Amino acid sequence: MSQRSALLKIFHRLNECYGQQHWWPADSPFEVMVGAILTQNTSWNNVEKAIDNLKSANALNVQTMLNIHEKKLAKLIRPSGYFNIKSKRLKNFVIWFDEEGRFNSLNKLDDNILRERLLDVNGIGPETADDILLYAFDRPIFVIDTYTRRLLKSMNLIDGAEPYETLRSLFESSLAADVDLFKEYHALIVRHAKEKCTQQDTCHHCLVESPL
DNA sequence: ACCCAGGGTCATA
DNA sequence: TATGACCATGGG
Repeated sequence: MSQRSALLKIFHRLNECYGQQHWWPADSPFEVMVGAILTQNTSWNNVEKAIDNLKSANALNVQTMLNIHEKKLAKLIRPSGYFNIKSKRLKNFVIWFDEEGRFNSLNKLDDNILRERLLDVNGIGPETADDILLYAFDRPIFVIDTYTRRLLKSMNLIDGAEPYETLRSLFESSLAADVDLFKEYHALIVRHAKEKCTQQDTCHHCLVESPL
């Protein structure tokens, strides 16, 4: 079976099993961007606590995050772990975001240019950039995370050591450049990794480890 | 007491 | 380019 049809079948099975995922869990594009940085190598449960702290302090907006002291910001995001380095990364990002003219100006850039600009920000690597591109800027960029790599590996679709860009182009060349599809697919992969199918053995759809 | 979690940077060879 | 050290909390 071609990789293309395998990726399509995996999506349909996950979708039938779990349904719509309503991703990214956030109230605004800016919250998506902040969450994308905070969740680096960190469970979402901890990120939620940090975001709650930011909201309670009325700090989840560009202007406040520009003005707030790095030390104070670190204190607010403490539950998300790596709080000192993430405080710097948030500051780096927000300063860049503001200088570039925020959403309206950045949104005029082509997908690949915007991606390169994001990657130039210290603290933003490929996955964080792609989270932001897909879920905050609605660009058809596929997000690769450890769950995605693990899933493809478990189904023998990849060797496992492929570079990030190789896996991204695998998805992007196999699927239509559909933002909603990309959003849903990545969300389903995460859902599948974190939660066993509620339908247990009666569900044959989500058993993606079984032959396609 | 351990292990891991929706990564990324930097120093070193 | 490739590997290792480092960042740090909270839940299982």
